[in-house]
Amino acid sequence: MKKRAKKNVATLTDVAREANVSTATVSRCLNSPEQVDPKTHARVMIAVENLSYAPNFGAKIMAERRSNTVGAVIPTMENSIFARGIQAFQEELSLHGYTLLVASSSYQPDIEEKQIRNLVARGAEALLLIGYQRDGRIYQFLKNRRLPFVITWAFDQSKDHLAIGFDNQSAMEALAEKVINLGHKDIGLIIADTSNNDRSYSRLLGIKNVMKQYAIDESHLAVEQTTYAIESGAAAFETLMKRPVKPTVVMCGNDVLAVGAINKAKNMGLNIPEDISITGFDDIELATVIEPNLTTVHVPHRQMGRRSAQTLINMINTNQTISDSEELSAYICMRDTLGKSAR
Amino acid sequence: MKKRAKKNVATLTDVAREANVSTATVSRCLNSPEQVDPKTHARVMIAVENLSYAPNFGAKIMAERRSNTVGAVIPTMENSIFARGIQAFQEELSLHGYTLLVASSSYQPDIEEKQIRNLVARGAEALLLIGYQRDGRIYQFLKNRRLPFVITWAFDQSKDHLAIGFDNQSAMEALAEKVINLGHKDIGLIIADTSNNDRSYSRLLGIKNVMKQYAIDESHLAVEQTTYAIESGAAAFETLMKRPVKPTVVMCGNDVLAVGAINKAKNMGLNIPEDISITGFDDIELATVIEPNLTTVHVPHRQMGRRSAQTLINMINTNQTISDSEELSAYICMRDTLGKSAR
DNA sequence: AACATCAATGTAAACGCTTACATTTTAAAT
DNA sequence: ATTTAAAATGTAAGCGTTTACATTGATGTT
Repeated sequence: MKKRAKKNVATLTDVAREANVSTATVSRCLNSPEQVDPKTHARVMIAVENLSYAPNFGAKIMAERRSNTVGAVIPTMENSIFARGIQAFQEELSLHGYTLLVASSSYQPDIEEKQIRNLVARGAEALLLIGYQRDGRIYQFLKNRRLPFVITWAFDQSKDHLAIGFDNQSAMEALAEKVINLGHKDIGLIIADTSNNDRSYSRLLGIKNVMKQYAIDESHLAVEQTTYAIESGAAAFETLMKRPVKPTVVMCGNDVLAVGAINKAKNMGLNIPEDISITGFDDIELATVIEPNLTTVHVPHRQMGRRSAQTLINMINTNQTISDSEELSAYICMRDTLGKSAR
Repeated sequence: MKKRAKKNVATLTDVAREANVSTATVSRCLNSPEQVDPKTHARVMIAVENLSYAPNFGAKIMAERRSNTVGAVIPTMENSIFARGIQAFQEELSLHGYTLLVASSSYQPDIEEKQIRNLVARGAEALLLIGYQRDGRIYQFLKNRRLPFVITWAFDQSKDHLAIGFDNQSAMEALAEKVINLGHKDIGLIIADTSNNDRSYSRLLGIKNVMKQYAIDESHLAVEQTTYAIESGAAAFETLMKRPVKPTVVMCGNDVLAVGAINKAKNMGLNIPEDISITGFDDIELATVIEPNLTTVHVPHRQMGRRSAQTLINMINTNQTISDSEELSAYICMRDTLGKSAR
């Protein structure tokens, strides 16, 4: 099976022979047609068509020393959390002649590392990454290769990597403040594992911070860590409601979890927000489909995607590996799932 | 800018020099470590680490004459219609050591063609495509290159391309029959442009077919063609309800459109399904999030993905370009949006 | 008619890897 | 100590492009 199989696929050389020109001419026909005589061009294109020729990207990248490709590693493609942002990212890229290669890490650091290396190996000239948290080895790797990259979906003054995103902590603080001002003291929180997800961690921190500020003891915060799926949100909600002191509000680390929580709440016969308030984070499509409409934090999806693309392209063109970070703003979407505390 | 920039990135040769071995040995360390002395291996790996070396995939693919890569072109990544299927596809692929490259066509035939050629150029050894409908030129191209591919999300006995999917027409027929048996005669249909989307077209055909069977004149069917977005569904629903003879049921070409229709219906103060019935297609996450839960056609997402992957891998291994098609079954999910005709 | 200019094309090296084949080193058997 | 087999490593060709540079041929200028 592994012997040199001599795949019978047409190469540039075959096309050249068929059209009776040199490989250089064929290459020019494909890449800079204005340099070649229209008659020759026509002849070559016919040969291309006849032989079902398709250029070999590997060879092309190697010869050109550039791939016009940018990579992105996102935690998941299953739900639409990152969909809009990535969409914007890729629209902006293709506006500038770049192709996007997307890979997903399933929220696992080791897979993320593998995917990053994979994209680099495939010739990505720049990278879009989600959040700050990853092994120093990876940053070192990127730095050594002088590979431009931007971190998004997060923004932290104190970190010194280039980031174009929003401050998860202060966004969550704003929401928590609103929550507490509505009289809530016993807060449930459903959130992703905070140990290898800095966005989650920051959001958790935001809540704790505001509670301290308002002198509410940490014991009033009940945290459920779980995976990002509707059913997980539902299960976690149920667990929270079994506590001796039931929370009057359940804040969720993202909208997917919140939808699960809402489903379960309705299922349990609870009225939202009269009996229990629920909040989300991200403001994805689901937020306005679920009934009642989810109060959540709107995140600048498209803007992050667009600005990241522009910045990366600029870095590629100027052969720079640094650029200015940008803080974009998230804001609260008051809808129908957050109300006064029932107690 | 375009001159030979001499990117200062470490190559195999650099690693070889640093570790004081030949390039062949380095290559073996990376690809078949069991062939090399552990001490040498260790030394080489240190050099790799020190130089932040990453193999150049282009060169690798070219030298190996294979990429271990499979491609997929799907109409959209924005909503989650294809997410679960692709997820399953990629899980199965990576189980066998293959990497998935995904591209999206935005439902545009010319972009799809470009993406197909792009994936082939990038070394895809096989392709997953959605639906039958595409220019004969593309099929010819794939055939000439002896490139294994499978069509999914559709299944049509009469077509002779390898397909692993379900029969859109008969699935819709089953649903239409149910609808008509509930007394509905005036049917509204919101569906994607049927001119370059054979799944839509088949679904439309299914409805027409059943109507004929039940001797309901075509004039009782009001069709709105639109794009796949929640808001489009809402707008189309509104248009349908402005007709002189209002439909008693609005069938939708997919769940996304149905969600839009439901939103608008509620918005107009209509009760579902008492005042108006609504149906979807696909059974994606949204279907059970929306209130009331959407009656829809369940499509074998994961199964299509998994079986397609297995089949393609088998074709690659046996160097075949043909294989047996497989019809998987779709079934109706009766939930809460379909009821008796109001008239 | 001779020459300069320019457009069109060709020649061949380089890109970074894998691997068939050749060579050297090591270990085992006598 | 010698021979033999096996393991480890090295050498170099080849994968399919692009492009600097060289060549050719046409056109215009004197």
